[in-house]
Amino acid sequence: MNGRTKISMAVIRRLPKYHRYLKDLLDRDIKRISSKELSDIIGFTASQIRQDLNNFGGFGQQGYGYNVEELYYEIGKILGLDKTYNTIIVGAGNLGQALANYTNFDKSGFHVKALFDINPKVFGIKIRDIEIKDMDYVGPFIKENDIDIAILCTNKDSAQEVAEILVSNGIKAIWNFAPTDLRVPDDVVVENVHLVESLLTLTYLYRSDE
Amino acid sequence: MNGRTKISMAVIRRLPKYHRYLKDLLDRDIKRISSKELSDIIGFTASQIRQDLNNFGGFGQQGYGYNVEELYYEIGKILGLDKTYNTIIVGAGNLGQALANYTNFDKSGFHVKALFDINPKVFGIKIRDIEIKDMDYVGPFIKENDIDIAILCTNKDSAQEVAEILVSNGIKAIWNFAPTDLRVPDDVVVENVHLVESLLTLTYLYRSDE
DNA sequence: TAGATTGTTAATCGATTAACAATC
DNA sequence: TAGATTGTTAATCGATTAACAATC
Repeated sequence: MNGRTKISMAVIRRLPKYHRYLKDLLDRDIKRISSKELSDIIGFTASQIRQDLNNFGGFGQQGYGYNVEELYYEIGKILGLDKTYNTIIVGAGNLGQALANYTNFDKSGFHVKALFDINPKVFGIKIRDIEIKDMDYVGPFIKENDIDIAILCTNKDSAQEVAEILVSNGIKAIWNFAPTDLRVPDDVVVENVHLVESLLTLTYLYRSDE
Repeated sequence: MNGRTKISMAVIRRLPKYHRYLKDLLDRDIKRISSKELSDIIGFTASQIRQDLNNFGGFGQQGYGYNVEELYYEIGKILGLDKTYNTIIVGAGNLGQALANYTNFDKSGFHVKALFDINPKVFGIKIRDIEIKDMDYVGPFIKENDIDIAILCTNKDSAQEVAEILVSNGIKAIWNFAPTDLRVPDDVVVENVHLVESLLTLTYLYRSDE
């Protein structure tokens, strides 16, 4: 819980998009931007932008707008990008391995320390220096390596059981790619990437467009 | 546009979740379910469930509830699962290859017909029988193979350009994994999977929980 | 100072929940 | 028939948009 009033999920989910667009502006050497100008490129209303940002404090200046660099940095901080995160990937199948290979996350401060699996055949295999280890030893590894986030890439059937093992070993944040909804204690946060749901949304829109 | 009144995105995004839970019920041989019982397992209110389903017609029966098999089938139909889809993956990097390997989609009727890339070194490589081809020939391939959906897995910088090539070759549905918002004509539907945004949502929740 | 644009309150809109008559 | 539960209307809640005073 942060000290201020509760921020709605609608706002929270817009924050990364602000962050991404501000990075673009920064790369294009734009120093300041008004809510109106930002509205034109990001597609939210100027009013919504001001409301959103004001949930976190007065980043703007009347008559001037927002300082791009400052706002980018502040939103990054709100999103937790002022620190780095140690992560493990649990489930070293195609998706798990692909995510291990995805160096983009590394750049943002997310370090994959190991992959874990239950299949002895893959133990010891390395994905760009990241070793696949035996799930039996995940507990000590989490503690010794200060793991913040577990990236869950198992199949649907083992996801809940694996999540419980992770939680019992102190994991408080799970990025869940398994197509199921996890039951976890209140102090554990879960963010789902439900690919099938996303794909079915696409087909719905595609079909109803015809 | 479908003939009925416009369905809100909030409802549409819940449909795949109904579909998933109904599949579970079906696998557990449960024949019927009331909105109250479904509420207990899916987490939406019974009222919302009835409202949602009634957007598409009266699938239930007073005093009885809903027939699980029928409802599962009907929602599948609404989501477009009564037909199969030919897809291509554009961008044969880690993510593109992982998705090509992901046989789950195949089972639901999504067939990956080819991968495309611009790097000649990977032309001809096969991911479980699916060949990586030269992006230069994507146009004829789309037409000859009746491709419905393009899965966009390029990097951020080429995503817009590639999307335009796809659209000019008749693609009307793009599942976008590139971390950018595509500009496409009105008759083209895009569904984004913005992994970084999802991860930053997780870190926000994780940090504000401490 | 005048102009621009924020921060913030008020109004509107849309989505969720509650209630209950209809009906199986 | 009585009980259960839907379909649907009305009430509430929350999120978005509009408006404008504050102020840089």
